[in-house]
Amino acid sequence: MTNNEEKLHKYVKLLADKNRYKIILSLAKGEECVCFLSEKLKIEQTLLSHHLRILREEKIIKVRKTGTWAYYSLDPKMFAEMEKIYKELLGAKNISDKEHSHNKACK
Amino acid sequence: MTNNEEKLHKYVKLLADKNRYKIILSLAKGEECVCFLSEKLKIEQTLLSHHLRILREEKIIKVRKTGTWAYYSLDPKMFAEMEKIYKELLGAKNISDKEHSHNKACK
DNA sequence: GTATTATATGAATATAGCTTCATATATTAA
DNA sequence: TTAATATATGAAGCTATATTCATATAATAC
Repeated sequence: MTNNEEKLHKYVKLLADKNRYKIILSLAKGEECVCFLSEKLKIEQTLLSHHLRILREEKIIKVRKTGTWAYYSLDPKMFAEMEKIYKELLGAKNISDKEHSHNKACK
Repeated sequence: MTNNEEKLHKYVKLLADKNRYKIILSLAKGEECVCFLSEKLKIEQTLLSHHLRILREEKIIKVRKTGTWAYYSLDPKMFAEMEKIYKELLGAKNISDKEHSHNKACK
């Protein structure tokens, strides 16, 4: 696998969890406070916190703190990278049109 | 979650497994025979077969059989769908530029 | 018919990682 | 200082699902 393929897979794995997927979808609409996210997505505070940490450590989201509140938002760098990588995977032109023959014998 | 969001998540979950991810990347280059895939990706036949079934049942790949051989390839319908859905998620314009205030009190 | 090869599948096992629980930290208010 | 609130985190438990094992099917060759 190429580096890009590995990176994309890292993102894919992060999004595979339903709660993290919902978190990302929600943050895609804008920055949100943890307590509000928890209420909106119906995810227990402690569980949400675990998932936010995972996403934060992978640099997919970032946090801004004021007082006891924490405001999370998507890290914009992520988009440039995903866009680039997405093209490598799906942008491969005419994938479905290729014709292939069985040119390697099995045994 | 919207229908599209649910569908995209289904794909994401399927790609989260490393072996399935490699299978898809490989088939993206063209149709391939099971025995060749198994050798190339270093996945045991029986395990590969399980994953191929999962992808097949989700209509992400399709199979063409001649004799005892089975040739798998990506199902072109998948692309139209993923492309459409991808735009819904990441195509949302200027996501990272939005500014949001903490307009809902926590308690 | 039997043997061989390619692939598929059900059931059992293993394991990654999600979730919960208990608790810690850190800020603000009184 | 103590109390209350928001968030974070380590460890234990649990669950989903990936993997393995044994076996089945189906086509071809002999």
